[in-house]
Amino acid sequence: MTATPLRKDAERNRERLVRAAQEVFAESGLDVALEAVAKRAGVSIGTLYNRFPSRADLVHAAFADSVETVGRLAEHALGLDDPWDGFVYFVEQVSQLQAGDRGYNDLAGRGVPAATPTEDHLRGYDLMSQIVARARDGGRLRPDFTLEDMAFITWSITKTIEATAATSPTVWRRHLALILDGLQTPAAHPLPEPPLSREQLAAIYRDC
Amino acid sequence: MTATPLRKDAERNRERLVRAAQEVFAESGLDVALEAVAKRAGVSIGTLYNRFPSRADLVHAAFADSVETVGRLAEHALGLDDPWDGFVYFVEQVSQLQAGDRGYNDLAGRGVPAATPTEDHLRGYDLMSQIVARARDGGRLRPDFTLEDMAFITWSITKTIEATAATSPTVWRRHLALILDGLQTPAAHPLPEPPLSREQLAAIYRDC
DNA sequence: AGTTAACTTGAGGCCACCGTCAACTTTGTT
DNA sequence: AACAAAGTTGACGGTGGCCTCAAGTTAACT
Repeated sequence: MTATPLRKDAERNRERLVRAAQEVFAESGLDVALEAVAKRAGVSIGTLYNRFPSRADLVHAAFADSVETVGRLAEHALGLDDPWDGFVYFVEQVSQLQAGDRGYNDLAGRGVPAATPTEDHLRGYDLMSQIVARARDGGRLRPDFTLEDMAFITWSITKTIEATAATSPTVWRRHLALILDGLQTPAAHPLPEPPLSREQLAAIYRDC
Repeated sequence: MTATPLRKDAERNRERLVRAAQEVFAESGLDVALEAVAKRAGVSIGTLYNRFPSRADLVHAAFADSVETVGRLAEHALGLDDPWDGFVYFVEQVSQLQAGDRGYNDLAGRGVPAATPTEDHLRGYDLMSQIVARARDGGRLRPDFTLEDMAFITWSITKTIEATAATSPTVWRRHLALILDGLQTPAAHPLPEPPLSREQLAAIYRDC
C-alpha cells in the first residue's frame, strides 16, 4: 500500500509545494494558475506536476489540515452541553474558516474537484450527522431539518463571503444569524419540497 | 442623444445577436465564449464586436427584458393586499426567473460586469425598497431587515440554484422556505452585525 | 569515486478565448 | 447605374494557462 519513500530533496520540495499551495489558495482561491504555486514554492512547474499529477491531488494535500480542523471542531461541538449551542458553534466556526481562506471557501462551495472520499471525510460526515441529529432531538432545531440541508447553509455563506470579503469581511455573521433564526422550531412552517437525498448531494459534490 | 439609426441589415443582425445571446446565456451562463453567440446568430464574430464592443454591452441588451419583467413583478407584488404575501411573491418569482435562466442567475449573483445603472435599474431599486418597507411596516417582516439584506437572499438562492440545477431543479424552493422562516418577526433574535450600507452594496455590484 | 535510479528543469507544443483590421459586400441615395 | 458610406467577414496575432519530455542534476548505495 505505502509507496516507496521519497528521496530527501523530493520530500523537501513536496513540503514546500504544500505550504505554497496553502498560501496561494488562501489568497487567490482554488483556480489560481499552478505556476503561481510553483513560483511561491521556489520550484519548477515540472516538479509540481511530478509530485501532484492533477490539481485535485494538490488541493487534497493542501487542505488536509483544514479537514482535520473541521473534525476537531465537530468533536468540540458535540462536547458542548446544549445541543443547539453545539450546532451553532459548529456552523459558526466552519464559516469563520471559510471567511479566512478563499481556497477553503471555494472548497466548501464546490467540493474537491474529483475526490474519492477519504476516511477523514467520512468521519466528518458522521460527526455532522450527529450534530444535526442531537440538535433536532434537543428540540430547538426544527424537526424537518436534515443533514443534507446543511448544504444550503454552506452555499449561502460561501457566496456571501465571496461577495463581501473585500468590502465588509464580517457581514457574513449577519447573514448567518438570519439563517439560524429560520432553523429553530418555533419559526418553522411546513416546507414545500423534500430535502436532497444523500445520493443527490454526493452527485453534486462529485461533479466538481 | 439618439445615435444615427442602423442600416436595415445591421438592425436585423443586431436583433439576431440579442436573441442568440439570450438563448446562449440562458443555457450556459454569462461566461460563454462570445463565438458561441455569434455562431448561434449566424453572424461573424467581427459583427458581434461591431455592434457590442464589450461583453457588458451584450449582456445589457440581452437582459433588458428580464429587468423589465422584474419591474412588473415588483409592481404586482405591491398590488397584493397583504404586505408579507407581496414580499414573498416577489422573492419567489425572482428566484424562479433565476432558476430558469443560468445567465440571469449569474447576473443576480454578480451584477452586470460594468454597469452604469439605468433608469430601469433605479426604478427596480425603488420598488424593492417599497416592498421591503411595506412588509416591515405590516409587522410580519422583522423590523431589523433592510433593503440591503435582500442581497443575502439573492446570493443564497443563486448559489443553491447553481449547485442543484442539474440534479434537483426545484429544491431551491425548500431553501427559500427555510430562509423566509428566519425573516419573520416572531423568529427574530438580535442580529450581531449591522447591515451593508447602500454604498458598500453598490461597490460590490460595481466590481463585478 | 563511481554508478544508477530518482528527481528537477524550463522551453515548447497545445488549446481556448480575446479583440482587431484590411479587404470585401451591401444599402440606399443621387 | 454609379458611388460613398455603412456594414460584414474571418484570418490573424496576442495572452494565459495546461501539461510534457529530453536533457541535465543530485542523492544514496557499493
